[in-house]
Amino acid sequence: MITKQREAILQIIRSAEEHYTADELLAEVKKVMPTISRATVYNTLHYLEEKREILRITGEDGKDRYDKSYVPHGHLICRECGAITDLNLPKVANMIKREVGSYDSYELKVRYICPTCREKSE
Amino acid sequence: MITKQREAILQIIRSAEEHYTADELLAEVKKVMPTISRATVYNTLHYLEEKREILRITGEDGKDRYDKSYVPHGHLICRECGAITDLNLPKVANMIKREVGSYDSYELKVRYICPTCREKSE
DNA sequence: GTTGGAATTTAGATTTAGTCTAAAAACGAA
DNA sequence: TTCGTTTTTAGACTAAATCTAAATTCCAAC
Repeated sequence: MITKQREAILQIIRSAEEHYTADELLAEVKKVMPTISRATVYNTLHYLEEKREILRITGEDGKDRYDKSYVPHGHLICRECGAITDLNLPKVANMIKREVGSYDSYELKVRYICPTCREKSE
Repeated sequence: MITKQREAILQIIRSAEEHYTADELLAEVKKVMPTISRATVYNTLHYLEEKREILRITGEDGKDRYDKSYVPHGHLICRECGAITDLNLPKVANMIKREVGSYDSYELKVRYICPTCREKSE
């Protein structure tokens, strides 16, 4: 069921460039809808994940983050500054399918040093 | 520094087929060393991870699990029971290298339903 | 538009994986 | 043996996520 709470949360995720945590989302949506509850945010995130509207990324730091696109894709994470950028390796999906059969989604995180930080250290 | 607590924990991880959580490791090591503290287990896991003796896998269910091998490889994670099994896709390393250049390590997690849980739901 | 049952939201309590603390113990070099 | 460093221990603490139960919203049938 589409409620205005769910709509507001999805809208924020869709229009964000960052990968928000549940807490950050709560803060964002409260700007528009001050009485919204933490439970509603979590409930909505589970609902949207179930509907394959968004993608959950289990964080290194214990906090989950959410991605506007359900389509699984990789993430490059800079070990120096922590910046996250998308990484598309379309063949990975086929490789997994061939090996495993059916699956829900995958998550690929690559730890590296981003170009900016690499320059700095030279 | 090698202490008997650290030795015992590493030994359990090395000889295990499963991917233990910190709590499971605590229970295991207590069989041999009943007074060992939870803090020592966590302290040791961080120490061993830092030394690249073991690999931490950030779990879908909020619990981290630990792998006897630090060499990056994929993991199949059951979204039902949280069980983790290894998944080797040797080409992934080359694909990342071709796309990104040099990198530190990667983590590939595939969310699915394991055969055991699939049977149960039928 | 009113009614009634189902789904959703809310505020706050609860759970729990993991961290922190401070005192005690173990270690190792001199 | 002594002294300083590292590690261990028990238990308190933190915080992300979940649970609860009452209030609200929604919508279809009348």
